[in-house]
Formats: sequence, structure tokens, C-alpha cells
Amino acid sequence: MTNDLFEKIYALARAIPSGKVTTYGQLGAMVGLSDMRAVGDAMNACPPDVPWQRVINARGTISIGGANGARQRILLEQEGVEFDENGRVDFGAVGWKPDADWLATNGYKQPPPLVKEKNKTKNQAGDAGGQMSLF
DNA sequence: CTGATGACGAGCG
DNA sequence: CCGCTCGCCATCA
Repeated sequence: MTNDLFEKIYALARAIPSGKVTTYGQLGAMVGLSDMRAVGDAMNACPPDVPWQRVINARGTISIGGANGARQRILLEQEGVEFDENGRVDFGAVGWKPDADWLATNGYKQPPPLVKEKNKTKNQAGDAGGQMSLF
């Protein structure tokens, strides 16, 4: 199967340095995909030389459970990735910032910024401090 | 070949 | 934060 799409995704995943993480949506955007499920499928069938554990969801959490998901967290922690109480990682600290020149040279698109002022998911329970008691 | 499913993401309520 | 729908890629029954 000469799945060009998967090969591109694998090439990107291999470019992720140790201690860094990225998201499925990020990889999908770089290969021009609009359906991020394909990225998940790609990682699910990724060859052993692909650091699949460095690919997590946009919420900064492990998307999968079971032994495979547990192994993912262990591997990331061994690389220096820290998880908070919510089981999330800080993209500002461990988020992968792909080299623009490398992307252009390999024919990839420039992805949107991975981290913003505030993490995605609009309202986060973590910053509950903003709301004081109702009365 | 058709239909269902999945390691996802954005939009809505 | 949770739950649901749609988007539209590959694999499996």
C-alpha cells in the first residue's frame, strides 16, 4: 500500500525530537488533511520506528486507554514530558515547533500555532479561580 | 461494494 | 468540563 498520506504522517512523526509532543490535528494540517481520524489510523498502524507516543490529542491528553495508553505516558515521562493533575501536558513547554524551512523543503504546510494564550477547550475548569462564590 | 468504527477536531448547547 | 454531530481517511465484517 503506497499510502502517501500515511508515509507523510510517519515522516513527520519521526521528526519529532525526544521530550516534545504534537497533536493529531497538527500533523493532519501539515499534510493537508481535514479528517484527523486518518492521522489516528496512521499511528495505529505505524511501523516500530515511529515515535507514536509523541502524538497526542489537541487537549494535551492521552487519547487512548488500556496498556497502550499507559505505555504512552510512561514513555513520554521518560523523555521528560510532565503531566499535570488533569493528565495534560503543557504545550508551551513540550509542544513541538516544526522547523518552517524543513517543512517547506519536504513539501509540508505550515501548521497553525500549537499553543495559544489559553489552552483550547474554551472554558477550562482549571482556572476556576475567576469565578468567586455566587453571593 | 456498502456500512460501521476509530489512537481526532471544531462547533453547539 | 461533558455530550452530541459532522467532516470524510483507512480498515474490517
